[in-house]
Amino acid sequence: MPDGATILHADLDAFYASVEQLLDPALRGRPIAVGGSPSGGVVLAASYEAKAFGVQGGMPGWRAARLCPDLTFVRGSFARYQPLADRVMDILGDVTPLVQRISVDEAFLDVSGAVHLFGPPASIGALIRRRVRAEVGLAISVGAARTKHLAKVASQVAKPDGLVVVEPGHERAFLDPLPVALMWGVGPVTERQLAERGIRTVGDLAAAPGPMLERLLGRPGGTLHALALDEDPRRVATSSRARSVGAQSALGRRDPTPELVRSVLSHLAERVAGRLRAKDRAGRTVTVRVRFAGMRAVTRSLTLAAPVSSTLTLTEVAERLVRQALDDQDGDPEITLLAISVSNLAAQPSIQLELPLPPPDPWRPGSATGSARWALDRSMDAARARFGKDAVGYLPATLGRTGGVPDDLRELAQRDL
DNA sequence: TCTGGGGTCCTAGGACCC
DNA sequence: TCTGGGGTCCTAGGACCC
Repeated sequence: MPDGATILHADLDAFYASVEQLLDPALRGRPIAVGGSPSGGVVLAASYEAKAFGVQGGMPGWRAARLCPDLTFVRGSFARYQPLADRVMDILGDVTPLVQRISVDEAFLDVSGAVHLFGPPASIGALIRRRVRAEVGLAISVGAARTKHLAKVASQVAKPDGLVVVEPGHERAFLDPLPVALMWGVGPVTERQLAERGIRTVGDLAAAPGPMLERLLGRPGGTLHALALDEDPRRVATSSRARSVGAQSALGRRDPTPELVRSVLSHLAERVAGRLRAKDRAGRTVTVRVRFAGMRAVTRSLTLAAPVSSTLTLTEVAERLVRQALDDQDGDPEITLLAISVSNLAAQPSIQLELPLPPPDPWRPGSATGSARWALDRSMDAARARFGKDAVGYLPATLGRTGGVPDDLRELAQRDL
């Protein structure tokens, strides 16, 4: 364990909303929401002026509008976000190569090797904040502590636009009064379960008996207890490879006709399989998710004998799983979302060995199989790379492109494979 | 008038193997 | 004829994070 507060967590404040205010001065100082509208959709990010009214990311637009009548809804300039965030990460990289980016707008740094160059962690945090403000124009909050968990909590406490250093020896005084919900891994459900047992602060959690927490929450309870006791062994590590790749599409309320299901799944499969092929990867387990009106959702999955990265094969497997999920329902419920995810990932050999599906197998007459599909996918990938994403596509996928979320936004949330 | 899209990890039961 | 114990994989569901 490092002996100084040499783990930093740097987190851009209300990132999407701050970028909009940076790009359009008329929005500065005003409550704004990126995404959503007073009639529907969800708010992706809220400015601090909007947060003061209780508006939060993930909230339905109509609720946000009710909480804050003066709220301005702006369409996101999604293509601008990634490059700006990348410039911030470059600034972090100037301090140390030990940067672990955990999302588009936040990262951990291990600065133990940088203190002799830049001074103590507090000075490094101040330097980062100054440079990001001057060179990118955005506010970034920084927490510094001996562990990752504490550094992350400190950056949340520092917001907005602040710096909090938890000096070694002062951890308990810092942690004990904080609400448990500030801890990494405590969401609404866990918060409620803990509250029912009178556990409201991190200090309460640290004082609680470990075995009771494990009975209540399983192994995560043990982990949580350790974090409350400030035992966090995790190191700053440059990011690992993705374990799954997926795509989803919200549909409104729709009747799940075979045509609709086929067309949406083609679109999703093309995105997922295309990303896999672009990285020479493939996966054996295909999982679909179907959400019904009322937010109830089911998943169905199948592990194949060989990994897939072919759009057509993925579409067919997904279609069969969705059919199965729909057949398991009573009546004919409307669906509101379809999703495909591929896991059990492996490197894809240069020649794809794709085994036929287990029976019963709905191969349609004349459909290409195995290496023919592989060649078809590769040539379509090449055409898209040259002429644009919509240049070519499988018929149902091209027909199925009805509005939806901009690709720029999808890419923001993606992990590198 | 229920609410996006991308992920991670954990649990529990059953199948199967040694 | 019934019986031990451990390990791995698969499937479905759920909590959580940004």
